Amino acid sequence: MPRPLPSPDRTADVILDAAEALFAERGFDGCTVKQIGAAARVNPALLSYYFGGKEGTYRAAIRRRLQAFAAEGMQDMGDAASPGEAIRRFAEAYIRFMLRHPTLPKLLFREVLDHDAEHAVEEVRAIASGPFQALCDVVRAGQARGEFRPDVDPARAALSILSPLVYVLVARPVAGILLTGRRRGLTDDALRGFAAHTADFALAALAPVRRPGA
Amino acid sequence: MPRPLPSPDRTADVILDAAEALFAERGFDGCTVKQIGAAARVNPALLSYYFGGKEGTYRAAIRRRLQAFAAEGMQDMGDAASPGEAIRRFAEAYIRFMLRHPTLPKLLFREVLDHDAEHAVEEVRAIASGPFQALCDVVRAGQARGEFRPDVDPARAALSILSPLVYVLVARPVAGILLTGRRRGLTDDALRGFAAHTADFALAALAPVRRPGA
DNA sequence: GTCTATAGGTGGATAGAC
DNA sequence: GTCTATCCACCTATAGAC
Repeated sequence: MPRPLPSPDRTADVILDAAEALFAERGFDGCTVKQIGAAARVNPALLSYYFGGKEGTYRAAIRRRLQAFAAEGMQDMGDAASPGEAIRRFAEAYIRFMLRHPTLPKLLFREVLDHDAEHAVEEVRAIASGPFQALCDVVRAGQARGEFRPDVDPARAALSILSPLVYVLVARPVAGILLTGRRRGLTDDALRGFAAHTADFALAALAPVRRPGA
Repeated sequence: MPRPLPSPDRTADVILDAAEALFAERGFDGCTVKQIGAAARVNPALLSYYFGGKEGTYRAAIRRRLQAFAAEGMQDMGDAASPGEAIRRFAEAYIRFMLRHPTLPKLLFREVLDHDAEHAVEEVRAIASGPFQALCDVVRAGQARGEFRPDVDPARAALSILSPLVYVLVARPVAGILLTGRRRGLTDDALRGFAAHTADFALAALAPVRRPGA
């Protein structure tokens, strides 16, 4: 009987789990080490022991999750038959990953709002030069192949794909009101549906202008 | 010589100006009444006197700005010759208003993140049923006229137009990195340029599919 | 590694003088 | 209307027992 406890039996991980959830939901200044300790069912003093304090815990939490994203996040985007297919897969994979790591969107967005992402500049750069760059390259490839119209800046196009996805994840309740008129938040399925729409919308926008005779 | 002081000589307004800026930049929990008082060059105790406390000041600040948006925000969108033209004007007018009221994007977005917009439900509803609804109607009108493809949900299309604009305003430094690769934030002109792209992108996406023979 | 106790500081609000 | 002084609650971090 080696391990009586469930999967994350390491105290540090339990703390990070609780911290991540609270930081994402209330922000760094909006929650206290006591609340984090209580949520983790752990003595609040352990935040100092393991991470050197509240801010160290924050950094550790955000880095852990962002590294997971950089590592496994967008890997199933690679083997697409066409640029169009790759864009569809990107939107799908992005939403899928965020639904599996539901704290990340708010956690990351708050970091951008509160500190211009200074606590995680490396990781944000890794994302910018990783998945986002990959998306730009997909657009460029489509343009080179003649499948996408050439007069659209690839970075702008990529941001036109990414930003709606970020918006619905981060402002989920408001997006729900805007999309459905109802007060209920968006279901996971509605989110996936919107991701599919976003890909379709972008592909239609990128479709080459067909001349009558061509 | 009735008034030696500049335009907003009323103390309450001066307080709201400072509060708005600080709440937008650091969030409700990220700044103190003392900081607000110092920024307004006013005694911090006056926040309680005028607004009943920190939270009352917050509500007053957010309401004041949102009402300005509801009132004057999108008024120059009305007289457009075509739905396409109306969409272009919407994107332009939205960015123009936000550049004139630079605290509003972050202020509003933080309210959504922190409290699901519960402190300003009425105002958010007013925006949802005002400018956003107007944008949906424009898409619908274009579809009725046969100028836009009919198989796109108007609300989704509207959100595909609105969310990139929100994103670049709220995450300006990161959007700058993604769009230019450089560390500098986006200039106002770059912001307006992206708004034009957003309108173009949406219009291309909404263009009816041309059949060879039609 | 985990706990208790506490130090040291700062938060928002208010009573009461002016 | 504005200011000073102050109260109390609560926060983070740490010293030291276990």
